[in-house]
Amino acid sequence: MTTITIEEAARFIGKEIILRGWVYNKRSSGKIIFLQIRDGTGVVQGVITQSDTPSLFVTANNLSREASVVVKGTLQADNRAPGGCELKIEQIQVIQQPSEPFPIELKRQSPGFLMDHRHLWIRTGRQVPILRIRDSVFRAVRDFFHEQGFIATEAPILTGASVEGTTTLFEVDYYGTRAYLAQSGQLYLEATAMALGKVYWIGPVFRAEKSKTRKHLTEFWMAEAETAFYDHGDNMRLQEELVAYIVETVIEERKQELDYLKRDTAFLREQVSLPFPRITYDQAITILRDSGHKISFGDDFGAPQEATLGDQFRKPVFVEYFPASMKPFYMKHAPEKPSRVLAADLIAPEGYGELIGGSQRVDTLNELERQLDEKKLPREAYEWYLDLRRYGSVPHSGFGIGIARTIAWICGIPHIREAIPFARQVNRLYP
RNA sequence: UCCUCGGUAGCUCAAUUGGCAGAGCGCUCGGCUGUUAACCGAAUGGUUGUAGGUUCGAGUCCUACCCGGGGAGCCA
Repeated sequence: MTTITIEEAARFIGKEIILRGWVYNKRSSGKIIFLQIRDGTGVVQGVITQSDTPSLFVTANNLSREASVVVKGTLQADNRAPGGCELKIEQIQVIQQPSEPFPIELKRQSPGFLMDHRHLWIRTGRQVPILRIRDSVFRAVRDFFHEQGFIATEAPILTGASVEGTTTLFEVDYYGTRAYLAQSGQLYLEATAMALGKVYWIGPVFRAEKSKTRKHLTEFWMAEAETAFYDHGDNMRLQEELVAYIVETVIEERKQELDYLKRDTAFLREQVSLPFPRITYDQAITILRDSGHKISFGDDFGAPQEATLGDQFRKPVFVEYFPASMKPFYMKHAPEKPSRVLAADLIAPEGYGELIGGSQRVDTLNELERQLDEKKLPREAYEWYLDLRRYGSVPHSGFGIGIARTIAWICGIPHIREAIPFARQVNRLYP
């Protein structure tokens, strides 16, 4: 007898099999009981009638939601069952019967309550499909970079200096001196790119911003890439290919999950047809003003502005050539227009915000020193980074993509907290 | 940090002008042989976020604080 997972069930119709999982729900009608069994790969309906197996009927009747069970039975096609297939249960081994009612109900509950019970919430409803899509996104990122000849590497989480200033860093005690949780792996990736050529990493980064929005986490996972000899244009091409690859992979691997989430895959696919539109910061300002936004030159885009840009193009859109004053020190200024940087943000459609921030990096010592001074950053802390410009510096570019935002967009879910197993937010550190 | 809405049973919410604190769901019990968040019946369930104040009387009005939702700013 074969032990199978629920996602394999269709291939075992007519066969006797074993399933290991949890009771997702129980419905009964007199002398017949329907057990919805879940196992992480899906949910299948089991059926038990009193007349066939009286003692089994008693066992099943006593089970409550989330009881862990091993069930043996025969799979049969049945249009009356959700999914068109059900398990005629012949034997149940109860691993554990919950001592208390399962707190997560199948009806609507408030976000605060659900987040307090996140460790249990993830078992239910759309949480499982979302987390399975998350798995595909991570794998797609790794496959893409591997296929493109990139080397996976790592950046430290504990750092002594910040990338973009010190206001948004989590501080930790490091043997009596101050250390910070990394808000980006970028600077270290630049060093690694000078060693290996094309590198990427996927890792957690930390921002101590007090943002309380549907797009922010204080700890989130970012995939960052850094490529030697890539210019700004190469960089954007790499980014759009990555995004398209991720979406195509999810559509291919997680059709069922997207269907569960009622996400229109044709629409998604349309959104990632290449190339993505590119507009300059100046053009974006014009578009936004024409749409009635009050925005001054030099302002960054807020959520409403990003939503407008998303609506305008109905695709991810690159906004490039930002004023240098509003961007960090490591971005290379455009040779033809030094007040602008060779940087681009990729704005997601449907109001999901900025997916990617990327730029060509400063590659000469003089320019880098000047920009550190301009941003009033201490050179000493960046000596090792300056070294990269002293020893065989080359043009290079890189970017970082927020994984959870990408997942939220692909899934079409309203809030980023569901796009990560355990969200860390400004007022949430538990569970 | 700011704006805004909210906090009443385990959950989701009612409660008229300040006048007996209620319903649905869940759990428990009973009924029902094809349920689809099953349904029907019964029972259970309360320090109304905390502290103070006004009042004959406060879930309701006032003050402070705590907690949560949504948003802004900042960001990916």
